[in-house]
Parts: sequence; C-alpha cells; structure tokens
Amino acid sequence: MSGNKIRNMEEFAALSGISRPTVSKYFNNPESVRASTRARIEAALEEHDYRPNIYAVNQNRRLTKNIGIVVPYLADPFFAEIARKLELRCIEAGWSPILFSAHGEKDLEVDILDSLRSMKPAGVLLAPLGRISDRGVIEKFCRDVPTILFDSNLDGIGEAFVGSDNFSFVSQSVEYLTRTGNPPVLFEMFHPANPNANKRRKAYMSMMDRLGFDPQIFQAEGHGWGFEEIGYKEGLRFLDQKPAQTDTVLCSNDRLAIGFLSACFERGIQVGRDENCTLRVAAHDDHPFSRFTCPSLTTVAHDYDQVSNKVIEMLFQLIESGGHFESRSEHLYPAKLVLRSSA
Amino acid sequence: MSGNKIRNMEEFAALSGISRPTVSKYFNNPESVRASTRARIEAALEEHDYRPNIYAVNQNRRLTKNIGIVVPYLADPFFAEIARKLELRCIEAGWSPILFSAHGEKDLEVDILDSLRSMKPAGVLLAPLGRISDRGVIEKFCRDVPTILFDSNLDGIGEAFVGSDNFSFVSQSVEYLTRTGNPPVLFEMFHPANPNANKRRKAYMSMMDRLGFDPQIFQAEGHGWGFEEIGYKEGLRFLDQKPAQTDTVLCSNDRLAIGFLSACFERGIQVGRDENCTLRVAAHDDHPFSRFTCPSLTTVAHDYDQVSNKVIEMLFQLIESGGHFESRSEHLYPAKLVLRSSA
DNA sequence: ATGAAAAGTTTACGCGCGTAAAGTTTTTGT
DNA sequence: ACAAAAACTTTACGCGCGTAAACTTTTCAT
Repeated sequence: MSGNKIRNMEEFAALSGISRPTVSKYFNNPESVRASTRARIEAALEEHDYRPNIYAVNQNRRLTKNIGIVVPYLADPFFAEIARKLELRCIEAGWSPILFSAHGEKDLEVDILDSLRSMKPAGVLLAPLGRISDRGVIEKFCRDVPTILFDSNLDGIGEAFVGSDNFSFVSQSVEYLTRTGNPPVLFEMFHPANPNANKRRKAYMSMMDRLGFDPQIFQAEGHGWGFEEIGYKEGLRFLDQKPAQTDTVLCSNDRLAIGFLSACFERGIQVGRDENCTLRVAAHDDHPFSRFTCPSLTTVAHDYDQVSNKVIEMLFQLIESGGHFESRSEHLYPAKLVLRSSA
Repeated sequence: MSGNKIRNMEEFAALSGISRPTVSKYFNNPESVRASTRARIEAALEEHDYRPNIYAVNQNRRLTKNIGIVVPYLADPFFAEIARKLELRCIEAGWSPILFSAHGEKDLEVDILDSLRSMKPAGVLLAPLGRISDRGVIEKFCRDVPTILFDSNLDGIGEAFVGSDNFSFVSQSVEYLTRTGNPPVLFEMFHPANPNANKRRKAYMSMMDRLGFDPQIFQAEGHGWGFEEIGYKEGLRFLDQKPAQTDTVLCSNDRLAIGFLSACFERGIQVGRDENCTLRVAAHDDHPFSRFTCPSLTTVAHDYDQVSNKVIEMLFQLIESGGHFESRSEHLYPAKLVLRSSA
C-alpha cells in the first residue's frame, strides 16, 4: 500500500488503468468483469487500498447490502447468542448486518424501525418485543421493508415467521416430569414480556388436561426483563407459602428458573431427582448458563442451529424474491429435552 | 400525515414554505433557525413525515452523527450490559450508536474497524479483544478515527482509556479474604483473553507479598470466551487434586467462578462462610448473574455507572475537541467489595 | 422611525458513485 | 481468419443534500 490516499473511484480507476464505470461494475459484483480486468483491479487494490464511499454507493442504490437484526433485549444471553449466530451468517454471505436492541422499551423499538427504514436495508430480521410492541408500527414497517419475524410471532405480520414450537417444549417437559414423578406446577410471570409465555401456558393446560391432572399455576409478580430477579423474589414467596401439594416446579423459562434455584438454595431446599431431594425443577429454553446452575438445570432446548439456519435461509429467499413472498409462512421447530440434575 | 410521499428536501421545503437551504440548516440544528420558521417546518413535518436521506447527508459531511461501539464478545452479559448503558447514553444525546461485536475473533475485530473507518463516525468507543488484538491495526485505526478505549487498555493507543482499577479489585478481595480467613489461591486462566487478567495476577502477587503470604496460583487450561465451561472443567480438576493447603479460592473473574461453583456443587463441596462450609470462593467483576449463583457470589464490583459515565464524557469532550486530545489520559475507577454468601 | 444585525431566499456548485448510451476493442466460436 | 458477441471506454446525467455567495426581508435596539 503506497501512502498517497485516493479520493474517489475516478482516481482509483486511473491508477488501475481501468475505466471508472467498469471499476464500479467490479465493486458491485467482481464476477461481472473479465478475469483479466478483475486481476488488474485487484492488483491496484493491493497497492493502494481504496474502498468506495458507502454513503455515495447507498445513495444511488434502491436497496443496500445492509441487513437489520433487531432483538428485544440484548443483555439477555439468549438473544445475544442468537444475534451472534445470525450476524456471522450474514457476514459469511457478504452482507452487512446491523444489530439493534430495543432494550426492552417500546419507544426504542419504534425508533429502531424508524431509522432502519431510512437505511434501505435489503432485509430485516426482527424479534419483536411482543406484548408491549406497537403492533401498528410494526405492521406498517413490515409492509415497507422486507422482514422476517423470529422468536416472537405476531399474527399476519412480516413475510414469514421462524421460531420454536412452544407446544413441543411444554409437552416434553410435562410428559417427562409426570412420567418420572409428580405433575408439575407451572411457575410463570403474570405479566410475561412476550407471547411465547402465553403459548406455553396454554400448552401446559392442554397437556395436563390430556394426562388427566389438575393444572396448577403460580404467577410471579413483576415487570420488565429482570427475569432472574423475579424468579428469585417470587421463588422465595412461592417456597414460603409452602405449597404442600407438589414437589415439582416447571418454570416457563430458564431465566426464571435461575432465580428460582437461587431461592431454593437460600431456603436450604435440595433440588434434584435423588432421594434426599425434596423438589424437582425444570424449565425451557436451554439458556447458555443453565448448564452451570446448582444443580444443573433440566430444560428443553431450542434448536438454535435449525432456527437460525432457517431464519437466514428465509431471509435470502426473500431478498431473491424481491422482498415479497406469495404467502406468509410460519416455521416452527421442535425442541429437545435436555436432562440434567435438577429434575 | 398525508399519503403523498415526499421525494427529497426540495419538495418538503416547498410544502413547508421555507427555502431548502434553511430547511437543511434546520435539520442540522433546529436551534439555528428562528422560532417562527422552526414552527413552520415542524408543522409541515407533522403533516408529511419526511426524513432527510441519511446517505446523502453523510456523504457531504466530513463526520457523521454516528458513534461506533465495539466490544470483544457481546454474548458475555458483562459487555452486553455495558453496551446497553453506552448505547442509551448516546441516543439520549442525539447520536446514532452502532454496535459491533468481534465475537472473540481477531479477524472480525479488524473487519469491524475497517468498515467503521469508512462510516466516518464522529467517535468510537472501543473495548479491544486484548491479547489477541492486532495491535498494529488498532493503532492505525486510532490515528485516523477519534477513539476512546475502555475495559482493556492498550498502552499508548487511543485518545484516552477509561476502565476499572484492577489493583483495586484484587487488593480488596485479598484483604477481605485474608482478614476473615486464610489467604486465597488465585484461580485464573493460563491463556487469559484480555490484559486485565495479567494485571490482576500481578496485583495478587503484590498483595500477597505485602501481607506476608506465599502466593499460590492455579492456572486453568482452555482458550476462548467460554469461561464458565473452563471454570467448571478446570474447577473439577482443581478440586480432585485436593490442594490441602487452602480453603479459599479467588477466581480472576466471575464467569470463571460461576463454572467453579458449579464444579463445587457437583463434588458436594459446601461453599460459603458458615461453619459447615469447607471452601470459600470469591471473584471479581460483579457479573449480572453472580447474585444468583449458589451460593451467591462474593465479588468485587466494577463501578459500571462511573465508568460508563466517564466513557461517554470523554467521548463528547473528544468530539468537541475536534477528535484529538493534547495528551492521552487514563482514568481508572476503584471497585467496590460486594459481600454475598460464597466467602 | 431608522439603521444595523440577523435570518431567510435564490442561485449555483460539489460530493462520490450508479448507470445509461454510443462507440471501440477484445474475445469467442467456427 | 472472420463475424458476432462480449467486454470495455467515453461521455454524460442524476441521486439528495451541504454549503458558499450575493441579495432581500425581518427583527431589534436606539
């Protein structure tokens, strides 16, 4: 790389000995120019390190190479992990992922969609906040920008939805717990942050009914995304009101369970499936940390890879289809029971 | 909002009854125009919802309103939490934060800086990977783009560094542990991901020396960012080789401790400061989840707020100074001992 | 009321690149 | 070797906005 900075494509084209329109063509698609000229351009690129001005490029494109990725709460390791997978896939395929977190706030989600719209992204992967999302805004956004929904479904919104099958989670956990012990109480939030919680409650009711047991639900108070804290505080309340009826708790998700297990430990309650244990605890999601709880958490795992693969696949299909599908499709993947020590 | 879409500022200016240069001035700084014209523009804005094309805007600016935020590993809740704070601050102040994660990979960090450079950001907040960072690339980047380093310091690179004082962490933990029990073994990684680990080891050595104890260090094998896994596996190894000399373990960071506590639980070792406990465990960082370990983790906390406040303060100062400080400064904040149950 | 200062208007150019059109050179198949 | 096809060059315009210059209108203090 020689030191002299190149101002624009004109200058770079001159240095490479190729005309500017051809150089422009090269940057849009290196395969679109003859191998010999490609070689000359790349030789010049080695020497002078020039990159097209992204703002000038994007101004003239109807769509950019940007992919928006929006998650409801990035400080939740579950979303951090999914976002990581999605980002890497986009990069591999030559797109520029731009990551946003709504930080659990409705207004921020709206702002994000707003600025995303003006970014002219080729496509957007959106995991909405869910219950508190501004449905109208999201609907409008999805009409203007090619969007795949994931994690939380919003009926009829977006070109497609990809996620895990909540019934699959709950049917497996309830089946396992009842088969190997007593029917579980469902420990969930009274104000769940996203629609998956509701689907899990329904699945629980239906499974318990099918198996001939009475459903029992404990609803934890609390708002927001501090699930561990809620699981802990309300776990203490749950334990202290001594629900003699059961020795088995099924938490709606792993983060609640992390807090709940912490409460059990504090109350000196032995959790697990050994004889000396008095409580079994299971949950759903297979949170990155649930291997390291004490005891390690028996849970039902998302098929992270399948889901993220499908999200990416649908996105690329959508882009190739010009941003619109004939009809909206929903893709649900079954979950996998992960037996650990807690139940 | 009327339905007719506005193509550009020219059209919008016509609709608002104000000339385009004045409208342009308004969007750059609403305060820079007379209150009466501001009102007219904003009235038109209510009706027609128009937004300047960001690509055209940024093409003509030397610097944009973008702030780059780069962290080494976003799936680590510690960084997710810091990133969240920094992002929100930038948004409040009217900037557009753009979040990047190197996902623990050197090449990605390089790519990020590369694309960040062409984004003409007003400033960048960079927490480098550390040991595996390509120092030359980062140095060059910081010469071209106004950058504040945080979390991991790289000597002499960037306009300033803001972080926590590693000596403060270790001096407090070691002082507390020795005062209330026996001197601790340091449990750390042999290949630490970032320079803070080295500083903590040095601080440990120096503190032990000062207090007249023999330092003992256990170095865990393993690479990468799966600290909990490493803490767990190597924790088992540590426990199984029965180091009779000590009943106190100081983990270099909380994530290692989360895995280590999991190993203790599996081996049936009671951790804590009660009489019936045989091991005390403490660590550093005050990871978001360390309140919920079993037992809850005694640790030394970053002053998250002070650090993120200072990072933001330095960033805005840097921007106002035109992107360069007279001299590089380092700002280290003391940590705070957090007593919980594990030690 | 009056003149200077402040703010707005009109006109014009430039930013760096996409891309169309017409003409020229190189490649390809036969 | 030759014509057709493919690739490239030259020329030119447009994208949407920042901004400078010269001029006109509004505001404000005296």
